[in-house]
Amino acid sequence: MGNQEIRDAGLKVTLPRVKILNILENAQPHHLRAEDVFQQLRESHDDVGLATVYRVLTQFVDAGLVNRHNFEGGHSVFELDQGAHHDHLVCVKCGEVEEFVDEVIEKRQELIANQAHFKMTDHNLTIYGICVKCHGME
Amino acid sequence: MGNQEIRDAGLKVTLPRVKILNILENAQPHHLRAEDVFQQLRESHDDVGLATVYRVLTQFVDAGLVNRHNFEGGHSVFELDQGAHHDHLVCVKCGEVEEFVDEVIEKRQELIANQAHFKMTDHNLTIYGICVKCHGME
DNA sequence: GTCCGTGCAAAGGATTTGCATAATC
DNA sequence: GATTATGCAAATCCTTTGCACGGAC
Repeated sequence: MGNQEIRDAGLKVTLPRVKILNILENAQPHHLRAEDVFQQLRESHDDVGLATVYRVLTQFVDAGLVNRHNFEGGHSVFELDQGAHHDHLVCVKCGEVEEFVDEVIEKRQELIANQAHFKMTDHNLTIYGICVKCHGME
Repeated sequence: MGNQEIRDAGLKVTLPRVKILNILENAQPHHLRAEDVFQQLRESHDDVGLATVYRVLTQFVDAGLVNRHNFEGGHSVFELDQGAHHDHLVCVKCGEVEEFVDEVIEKRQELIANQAHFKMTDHNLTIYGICVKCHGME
């Protein structure tokens, strides 16, 4: 279970933390807003305050369990850190998010960071577009 | 002058719009927060309300004159659209932004969008890191 | 029992909006 | 002169914080 991951992060194993980690692990799509997590908790009658959702998500991010992204739209989205880095395709119509990995781009990014004498800490490639489903609906 | 660009956008040529466009054209670095624009206006004694700054920037974005980015940090930055697409290197320490273009990555992105059957509308690559200046200060 | 975690409500920052006034065309 | 812009203040959205209570270890 994920309980060990919580403990390893130096956090007490509490109901809200376990539930939230669970939601993130089973999330389909992987990317959720704090509000989404909050709603899912509510639906399963595990009432957790929105403030706690934010606090726990932030703690998970600090612990490296979760990643936080700021796509367009004025809100953050959170996803479980699956180890492997990946980038995103976001549909500007329906908000659907797909993931992809491209080694060529990964390598290239390192090269660019080095040339600019930046010590790269993170990178984020997002392609915005219209997905197949929304395509016909124009 | 840029007055024609404003007119072409279907907007009346007003002092706030001219001043703001001017600030963006001469901005060094290119990327400014709404608050930065607001301050620069204040410094040149052209007092414009912050609400107007936001309104004008949004209108410029809609008109394609300006691009808006949401890097980490909970606020948007605006930059003049210089025609040529480019990506960003952002220093996580001092917030400095550098620009770059990489054809290999550009091509690769198109390929990926096509494979996923996304009609690409935009894309955004941001590399976060620590710049040379902040490097020694660790 | 101590310390950390939670809920609630209030605070906070960035951005938007409503409305009366003032400017452009 | 009609229409579109602006300024100000209030409103809104997302997120964080303060504080008293409750739960984990």
